[in-house]
Amino acid sequence: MIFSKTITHWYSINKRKLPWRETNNPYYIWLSEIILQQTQVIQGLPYYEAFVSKFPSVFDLANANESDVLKLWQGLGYYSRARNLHTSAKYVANELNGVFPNNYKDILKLKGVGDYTASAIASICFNEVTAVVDGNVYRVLSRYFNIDTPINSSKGAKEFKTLAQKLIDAKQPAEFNQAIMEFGATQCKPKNPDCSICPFNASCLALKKNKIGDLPVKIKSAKAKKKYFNFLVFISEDEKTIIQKRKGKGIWQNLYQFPLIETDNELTEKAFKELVLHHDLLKDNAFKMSLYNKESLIHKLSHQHLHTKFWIINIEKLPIEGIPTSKIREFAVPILIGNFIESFNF
DNA sequence: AAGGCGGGGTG
DNA sequence: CACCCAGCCTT
Repeated sequence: MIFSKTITHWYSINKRKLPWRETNNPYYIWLSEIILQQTQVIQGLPYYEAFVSKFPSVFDLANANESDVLKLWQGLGYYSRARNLHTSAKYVANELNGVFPNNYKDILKLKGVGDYTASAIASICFNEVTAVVDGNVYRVLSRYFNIDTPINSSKGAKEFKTLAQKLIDAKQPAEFNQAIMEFGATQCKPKNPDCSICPFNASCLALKKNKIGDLPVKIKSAKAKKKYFNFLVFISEDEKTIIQKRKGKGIWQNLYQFPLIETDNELTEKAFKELVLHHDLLKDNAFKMSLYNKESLIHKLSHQHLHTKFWIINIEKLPIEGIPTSKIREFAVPILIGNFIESFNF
């Protein structure tokens, strides 16, 4: 009880003014929660504004094409969020007549909504007493109670959810949930929090035991793998280029890219030119090829490091159907491609 | 339980 | 360089 009183009081004084805090409309809250998954507020904010502006209702989102949704999501990453968002919008609009589900259990059925997001929406929009556990909550609770169970283990997930559920203020679940997350984001920060001004500095066990820097405990993930990407940037005499939609399971599903040749290691310019002679798009045609970036561009994802080269291929006529280079900005592309397009100035 | 999935920011 | 972010899904 003391914990919830302290944290909600802290929140009443220190909360940031954010657009999704001005509404209880579940469509907007859902939108904000999906955008903010694994994403800092400062990064997600402009995307939230853009989505609200372009898709003011769940019907607008449901009626859009996936390509338009992905285009608006471009640059935010974790694109399955956008695809699932669209799928769920169609479900709410068409199967539920536009009425958003109003309880944890039913909200959880939406694609792309897990325990955290269902709890957030159910509490914020419908006052359901269900505790959120996100990265902030893990940090705050592990420190305050000096718990060293790894947060990314199934044991940790259960343990922290149970604890949060015990602490939540049943009279104001929405305030409590938002308070503990905001507290974790701006006061109980990952690195070098200023505990001298913390309202819990007399009761926090990690502070007492000098373990702030050691908590929360997280099982380390594997190091990123290196990959070697070569993009073929065709330019024909009638100013067209080739882009292709990524299929399959990997990164950037359903986004567009230039034709890609992936190699097992970094090839010399000479070796790559040899290799490319046998490529389907080039083998029967005359062309001139030059390397755009002499040094590989290293695009870092959390699980892959992409060593990337862009090869400019001047050719009289495209070997397959292409698009005018002037239209290329209409397609959703990974930011790696987007940055090239801006730099190359098509 | 473990791994895949983005991009930006901090220390 | 490692680590983090209003996590979720698949295997």
